[in-house]
Amino acid sequence: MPLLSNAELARIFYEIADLLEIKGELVYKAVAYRRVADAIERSPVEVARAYREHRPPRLVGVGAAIAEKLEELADTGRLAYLERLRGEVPRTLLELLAVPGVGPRTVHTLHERLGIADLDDLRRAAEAGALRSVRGMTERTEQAILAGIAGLARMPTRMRLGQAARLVEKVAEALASTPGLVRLEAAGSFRRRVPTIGDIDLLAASGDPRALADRFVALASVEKVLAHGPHKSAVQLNEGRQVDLMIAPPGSYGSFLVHFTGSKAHNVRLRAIARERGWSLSEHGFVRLGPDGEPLTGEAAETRTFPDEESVYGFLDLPWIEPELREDRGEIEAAMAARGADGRLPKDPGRGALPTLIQVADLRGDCHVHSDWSDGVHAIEVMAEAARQRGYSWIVLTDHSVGLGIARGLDVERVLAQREVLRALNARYQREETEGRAPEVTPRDGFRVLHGVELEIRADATLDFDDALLASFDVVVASLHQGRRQSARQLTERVLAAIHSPHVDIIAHPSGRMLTGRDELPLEWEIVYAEAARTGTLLEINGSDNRLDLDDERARRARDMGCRLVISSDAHRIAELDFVAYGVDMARRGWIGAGEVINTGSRDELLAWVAAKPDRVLRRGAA
DNA sequence: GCCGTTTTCGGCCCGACTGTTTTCAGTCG
Repeated sequence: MPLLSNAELARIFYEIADLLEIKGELVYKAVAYRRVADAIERSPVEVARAYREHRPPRLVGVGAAIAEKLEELADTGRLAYLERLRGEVPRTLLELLAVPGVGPRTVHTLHERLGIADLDDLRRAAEAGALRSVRGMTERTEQAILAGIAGLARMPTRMRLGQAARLVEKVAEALASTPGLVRLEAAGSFRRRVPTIGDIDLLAASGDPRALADRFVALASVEKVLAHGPHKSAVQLNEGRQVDLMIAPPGSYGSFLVHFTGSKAHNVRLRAIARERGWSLSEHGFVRLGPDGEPLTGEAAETRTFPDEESVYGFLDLPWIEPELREDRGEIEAAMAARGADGRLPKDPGRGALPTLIQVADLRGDCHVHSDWSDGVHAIEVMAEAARQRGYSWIVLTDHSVGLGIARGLDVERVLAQREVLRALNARYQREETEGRAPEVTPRDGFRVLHGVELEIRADATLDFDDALLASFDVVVASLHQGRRQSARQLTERVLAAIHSPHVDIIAHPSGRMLTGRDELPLEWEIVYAEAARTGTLLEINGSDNRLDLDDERARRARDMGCRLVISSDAHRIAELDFVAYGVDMARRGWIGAGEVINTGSRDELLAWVAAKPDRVLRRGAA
């Protein structure tokens, strides 16, 4: 019986929650199941395996009833309770929840009253004007539902970070000159740098909210106005994306920003802390609660508002928490560690157990860059010059090896020819540095292009070049593009073959995922991390906004297992050198500091690390 | 369904917007 993954378990509990809600059960029952689904999804342990081995982890929200269900799922992969629910509530009803404006209560009513069981039924009923027979529904409701169903078909998938960034910039620019505007920025999952973004949440502070909201809904790119109020408006742009605009008074901007940055799980924790201390927290700030747990009114009423986030966290005796960490993955506990023995934040508070996160400015080079020698767009000198202008101390040129024919991979002769080009280029850099003609940003140790390769790990687990040639590169980056359909065992063996080579220094985009529709490879991750850590093989956080691989959680786990990481752009053109910023985003979401990433060090440090690999591999036998 | 320096019941995070409800429920984030 194959083991269910945490993601699969979470899906099951989310489905139970939806089914219960449609059934009309107590909403808190559904809430309880969703909370557990959340907890499982973010759990670092394999929940099903742990249950099967009779050492269930402590998960918040799991009581006797749900523990029993987890046991059943772990042992049999099935759940009688879910199957019974599915029998009572047609599964196709769940699809109706995707229609905007249709929630569980509406689905319940439509099913009870009109026998509507799927999207087709709903469309036919709306077209026939049958919905208005239900209390609370009119012809307008029918039109809205039809429009919603039509919209589902051309619903765009989630945005990549890069797409979201362009959209934010566009809207912000169009609103920038609005009278009264004090401040405007993106909050939500975009600010937390989640790999993919559903819709954009903008937060503004303005002296004239009405004017700002009016301007927002009248933007040329707006197709449809979804909501239009003085505090909150929402639009759908013509490319299908939704943008929400919240408008805060400047004096309470801090709590608004916390609230709309989320995550929801993080906010729930903050509100619980506030409540323990006798305050209710919302986007508007803190409201004093009476002994009955209700806000005090009249004379006794008391509120606290803050213009910045630091003060909001400070009021709860917490240091400010970076947006990237706000996922309730331990950041609250880490922040609480900054409190003194009296439970208060000291005068000059430290960061508690919060990590000092890496920043883009910490990077001193890029270990994964292509040129027009393989599938890149720009010439070597052009890529190199762009990198030099960024103030880097090096790039590693990593054109593909011959096995990746589709990318015009280099054979031995072209590798050697390319090396001559680099020799001449580096000689030129050295002359310029000696003569003081190098760009001002050039670091003290100068700028060099190191010779590397993106080495194909072949389908039969052999490497594309022989050891002698591999040994002649400064840095070898190995990756796997072909034979993706093999079993987890085979794929893992191929990655391990690269890790165990004394010449392979970096595993690039280890999971092989593409956010635009290519799933992760099913690797045996714990083994990969352990062997990478033992041999000192670096694991890449690929910053291409379509890859983001390793992602935040894998990077964190790898680091915890002792791996060192490298953040690379995988640039195929000069503009893509900026992709490292998204890689840094993933690292920050993974609680990673500059010291755990090799390309924050000097060129010498990188080369020394690489040179030591054969020893580390050899030590294997001795261990 | 879960949980308890508000523990075995009665809560469960909080508020804006919409539509049609003449006082509020449903949806959404």
